[in-house]
Amino acid sequence: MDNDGRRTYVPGDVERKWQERWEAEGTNAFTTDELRSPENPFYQLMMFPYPSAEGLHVGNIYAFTGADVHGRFHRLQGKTVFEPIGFDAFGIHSENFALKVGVHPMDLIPKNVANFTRQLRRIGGMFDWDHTVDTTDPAYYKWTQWVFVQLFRAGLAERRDGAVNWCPSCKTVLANEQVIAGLCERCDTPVEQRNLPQWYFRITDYAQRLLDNLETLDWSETTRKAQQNWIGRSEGGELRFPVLDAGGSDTEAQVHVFTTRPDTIFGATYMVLAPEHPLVDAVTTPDHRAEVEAYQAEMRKLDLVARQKTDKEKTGVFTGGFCRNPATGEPIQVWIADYVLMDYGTGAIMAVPGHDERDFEFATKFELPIVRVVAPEDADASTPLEEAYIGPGRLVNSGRFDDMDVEAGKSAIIAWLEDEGLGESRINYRLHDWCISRQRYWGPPIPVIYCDACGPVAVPEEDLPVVLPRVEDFKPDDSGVSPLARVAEWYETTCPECGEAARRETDVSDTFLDSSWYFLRYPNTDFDDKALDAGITGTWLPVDSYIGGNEHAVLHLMYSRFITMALKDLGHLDFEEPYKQFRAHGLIIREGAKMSKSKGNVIVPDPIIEEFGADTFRTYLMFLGPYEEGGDYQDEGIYGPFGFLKRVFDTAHQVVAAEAAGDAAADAAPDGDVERKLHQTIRQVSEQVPALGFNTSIAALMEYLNTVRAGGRSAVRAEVEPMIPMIAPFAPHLAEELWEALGHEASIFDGANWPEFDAAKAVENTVTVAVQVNGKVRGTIEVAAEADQERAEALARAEENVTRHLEGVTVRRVIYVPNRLLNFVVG
RNA sequence: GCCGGGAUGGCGGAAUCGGUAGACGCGGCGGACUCAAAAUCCGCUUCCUGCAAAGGAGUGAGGGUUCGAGUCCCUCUCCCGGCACCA
Repeated sequence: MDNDGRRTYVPGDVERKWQERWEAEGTNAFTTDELRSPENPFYQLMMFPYPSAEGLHVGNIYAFTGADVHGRFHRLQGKTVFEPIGFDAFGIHSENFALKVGVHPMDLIPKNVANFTRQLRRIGGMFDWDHTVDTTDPAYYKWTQWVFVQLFRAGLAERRDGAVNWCPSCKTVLANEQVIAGLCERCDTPVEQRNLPQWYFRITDYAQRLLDNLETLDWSETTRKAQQNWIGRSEGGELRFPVLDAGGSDTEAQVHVFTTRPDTIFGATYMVLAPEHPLVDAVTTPDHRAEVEAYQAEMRKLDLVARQKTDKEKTGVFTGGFCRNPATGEPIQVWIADYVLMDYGTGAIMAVPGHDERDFEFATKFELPIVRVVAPEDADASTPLEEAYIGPGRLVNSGRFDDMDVEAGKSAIIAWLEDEGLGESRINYRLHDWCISRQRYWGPPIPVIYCDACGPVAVPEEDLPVVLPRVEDFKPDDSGVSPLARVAEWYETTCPECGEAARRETDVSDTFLDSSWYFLRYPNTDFDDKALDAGITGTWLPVDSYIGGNEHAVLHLMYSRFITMALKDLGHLDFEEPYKQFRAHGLIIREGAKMSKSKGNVIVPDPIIEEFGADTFRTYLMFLGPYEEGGDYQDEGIYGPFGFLKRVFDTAHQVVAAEAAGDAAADAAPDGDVERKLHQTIRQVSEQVPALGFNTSIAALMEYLNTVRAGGRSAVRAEVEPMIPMIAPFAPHLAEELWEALGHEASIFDGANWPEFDAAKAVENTVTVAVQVNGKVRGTIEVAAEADQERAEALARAEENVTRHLEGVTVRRVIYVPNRLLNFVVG
C-alpha cells in the first residue's frame, strides 16, 4: 500500500504468486487425454537450449519470449496451445566444459538442467513441464538410436571411407555444416582433412526434395535463401575426356569432369585434377612424378583455411600426362592444382581459360593456350581476350556448333557427347552427405555392432537403448576413435545375428541428430514403448509455428527436414515437412556488438529480473526493435516498459478502488474518444502480434494507455478491462493479477479472452486533412470523415495561410484524397 | 564475386495502397508535488532563420517517374547475414 491507500506494483510478489499457481493448477500442462483430443490444437515450438553452466543468456530469453508471446496470443484467441521446452544437453560443448572444470558430464548436466529449469520458470514461459525432453536421458536417446536404426535398415545410413573434416582441437570429425569458412564452428580451429571411415546419412538423396519444398514453406526469406545456397544446385554436364598414352592414343582411362558450361568445350585447352584425385597417379609420367608427389605432399599439409584462401595466387604442377579434348580431338595437358577441390563435382575440371576467370588466371600464369569460343553479339570474334568472357553470346571456333547461342549450345553439345558415349547432362549439388560419427564421449552411442561374419549389424530395437557407460577417462585423443574404444568390457559383445563375438561401434552420434527429431517426441513423451504415437503425432504435427535463431539455417533446420522426410518415406509419419511456419528472430546488440564474454558487454538476466520483474524484462526485450531484425539493448531503455506496466497496474487498481468505494462512475460507459482508440488498438495489436510486430504492438498499447490517462483523467472498467488480455502475452503475470483484481476467477489464459474488434467503433467522425499548395503543407482542416471535395475545398480556402499562398496564382488542378489531404496545384 | 536484408532526430525505432516524416520509448530541457531528494505527474524536444507569425532544409549519395516519393524505377556508396577457387 502507498499513502493513497492504493496498492503498489511489486513485480516479484506478483510473479511468484502466479508461477506457483500455474504450477499447482497445471495451467500450462497437458494430460495424455488432452493431447489426444485437443479442441483447436496449435503447436508453438522454440529451439530447445543447450543447458550451459552460465545459465540462460539474454539471447535465449529473447528467443523464448518471442515464441511465448506468440503462443500466448493464440491461446487467448481460443486455441489449445502446446508449448514445450527441453534440453539439448549432449555434445562437445558440454563435454569440453566438463573437461575444463573436471566434473563428469553425468554429474554436471543435471545441475545445469536444474538451474535452467529454475530460470525458465522465472521468465514466465507457458511451458508444459510434463512433456519435456532431455537428450541425454536414455529414455530419449533410446529413440534417437531407433531413428538411426530405421535409416540404417533403409540404406540411408552407411559407413564410408573417405576424406573427412577433422578438428585437431575437438579431436573429432565434423559435418560439412559444422565447418565455417574452414574453421570448426565450436572452437574456430582450422579444420584438417583426414581419411577415416565414418557413418553418413544420405541427405544428398533428398537434395532436390529439400530444395523444391522450400518454395512451399512459410519461412523467413533469409532462412530459405540460406538453405538454397547451401544445397547449391547447378545444372550442367558430366563429360569424359580420354586419357592418352605416351604414343598419343586413347587409353581405357577417362577423366570425368563436371561443368556448367559444356558449350565451351572447344575452348578446353587443359585439364586440372584435384591434388588428391585418384587418377593423378595414373596420368603422371615418370619425369614429372617427383614434382607431382612433392606438390601433393605440400597440399596435404595445409588445413582447410590455408587451402581454400581465394585471394592467394593459384598454384599447380603439370603431371606430364595428356587427355584428348573430344570436341577438338587435340591432346591437352593434365595438371593438378590447388584451385580444384576433390569434394565438389568429380574433383576434376576441363579448363576453359577464355571463359572462366580462374582458368584464365591460371593459364596466364603458366602460359597455357587461351582460345575464344564465345563472342558477344556484334563483337569481333578475332579480338584476343584480355580477360575471361563470361557473358552471353554465340559460339565461335566450335566447328559445327559455330554461331549457335550459348544456351542452345549447351544442350546441343551435351546431346552430341551423349551420342559419342562421352558425357551426359547432370545436376550437381553442393550439399554433402551428413557425417554423423563423432570420436567423442558425450553422445548417444551409434547402435551398430561389427561382426566378422555378418559385417555391421544394427542393434535390434528391443535391445535399445545402447546405454552410454559412465567412463571417468573420457578425454578425447588424436587416435581417430572415441574414448569408448578404451572400454573393452563395454564394446565387447556378441553379434545379434550369428551370436559370435563382436564389437560395438565406439563412436557416438552428432548432437544434431538428437535435435533433428526432438519436436516429434515432445507430444509423445508419455509413451515409453514407442517413439511416436500415430494419433497424437498426427494431431499436433507438423509444427504450427517455430521461432528461433537463424544460426541453424543449414544445420538443425536442414537436418530435421531431412529426418522428417526419411521417417515419412519409411512410414512413420504422414507429412514430410516438420514446420509449417518458421520465423528467424534477430540478434540483440549491445554497445555496438553481439553480446559476448570476450567483449564484456553481456547482460546477466537474473539481477534485472530481480529488480524489474520478468514481465518488464520480457516487455522491454520485445520493445527493443522489430523482432525479426533484433535490437539494440540500451540499459536505460528498460524504464520505459517498466513505467508502462506500473501505470497499467495503477490504472486497473484505480478502477477496482473506485468500484469498491461504490463510485458508480467507475462502471460508466467508456468515453467516446477512448473507445474509438481502444478499437483501433485492438485492430492493430490483433494484426501485428501474429506477424511478430511486437515493438509496434507495445507502442500501440502505450499509446492507448496515454489516451486513457490523458490529462490525469480517471478510467472506467470498460476502458481498462479489454486492455489486460492484450498486455497478457508480454506481461502474463501482471495480466493474471489484474484480471483477478477485476473480479475474474479463472486464469486469463483459460478461455478466449482476447477482446473483440468492432469496426464501427473504430471509425473516426472527424479527420484532419492536410492542405498542400504545390505539394507543400500550408495548413490543416478538420472535416467530417469522408467529407466531399467541395466541402473540404471550401474549408481549405478559408484557411488564412492557405489563402495567402493562393493569392495571385492560378489553381490548375486540385487533388483530393478523402481523409488524407487536399493539394492545390498552382502555376 | 553471387544471394538475402538494411541505411530515417542526440539514441532505439514508427510511418497500411505513393498522401501532414519522426508514432512509441530512452535521453535532454522546463514545470508541479516535496523542507529536500527519490518516486510520480504535466509540458516541450528533427535541424536552420525568426520575439512571434511564419519560412527554408530534411529519410546513405546522385538521377528519374508523379500534383505528391522514406515508400516506385535507374546508377552508386556503406553496413549486417548466407555462400564462395563450387567448375
